[in-house]
Amino acid sequence: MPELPEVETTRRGVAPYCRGQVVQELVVRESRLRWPVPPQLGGLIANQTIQEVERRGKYLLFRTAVGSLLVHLGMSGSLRVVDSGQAPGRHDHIDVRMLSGSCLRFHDPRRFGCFLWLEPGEQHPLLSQLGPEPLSDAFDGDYLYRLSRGRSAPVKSFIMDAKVVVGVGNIYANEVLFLSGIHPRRAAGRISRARYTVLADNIKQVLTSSIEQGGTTLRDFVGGDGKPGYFALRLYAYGRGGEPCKRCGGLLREIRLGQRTTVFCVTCQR
DNA sequence: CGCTGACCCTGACGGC
DNA sequence: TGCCGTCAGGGTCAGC
Repeated sequence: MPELPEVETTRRGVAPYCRGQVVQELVVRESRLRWPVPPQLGGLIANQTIQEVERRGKYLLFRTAVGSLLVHLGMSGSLRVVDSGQAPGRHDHIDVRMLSGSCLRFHDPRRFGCFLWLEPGEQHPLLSQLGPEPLSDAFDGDYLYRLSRGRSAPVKSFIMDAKVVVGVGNIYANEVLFLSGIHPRRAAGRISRARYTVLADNIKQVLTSSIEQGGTTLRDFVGGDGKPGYFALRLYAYGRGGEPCKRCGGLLREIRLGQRTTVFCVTCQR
């Protein structure tokens, strides 16, 4: 489920139940995630106080004095807060039980997510390669323009590359390219600075409004099913292959780009 | 170095 | 009803 707004919404939803709380124990029912959950993880985090819940790209960091729990939700993962007494269901792989009686429960049918440990000051290879946050000042049209020179990969693959910028997943890549009038297969290196400025602005705008809308569904993370669901994002392209373009009425085309379904309007996107 | 495709895994869904 | 292929919002990695 997670695109960046979902991850940020998750962070905001669980943080009040984690911040300042002491971890009683980690219960790992299934350790076979994207990478095996380190056997020593429980011992490392037990009795530690979670000082803060941070986000870097689509990674969540639960910071303690002796290191950080690094969590990724993969494709199907979710975190929610439940009472420690509540029985786990299918695919509820990990519990972070707090002394307070609250429990952070990790659910992930496809097991593409991960639970790892980060020593203080350690530069984890998963994080050190990441590009700028899309909502930061470091990310703008000039940045995209400069980085893309000489690149022949499709612009959609380019903006979905976490080394370029974090947090632009398949849904938002489709939407943002539609809004910007850019053909998803256009070579990244052959797009003007002006068009990259439009694209970067659209990325910021769409992600920002999705995060804002996520805030209104926060209660779903606590005690509920842990699914934020789709935000009330008005979809122009994603999932609309074969349907009429909301701008010109022509039929949207669907192709596959880097194993990802890609939808666009041949008329409005060049 | 940049790019492409295989792969990780389960579940839902459509066609037969 | 079952079986089969395809697809799903993540990312890494090998090989060219």
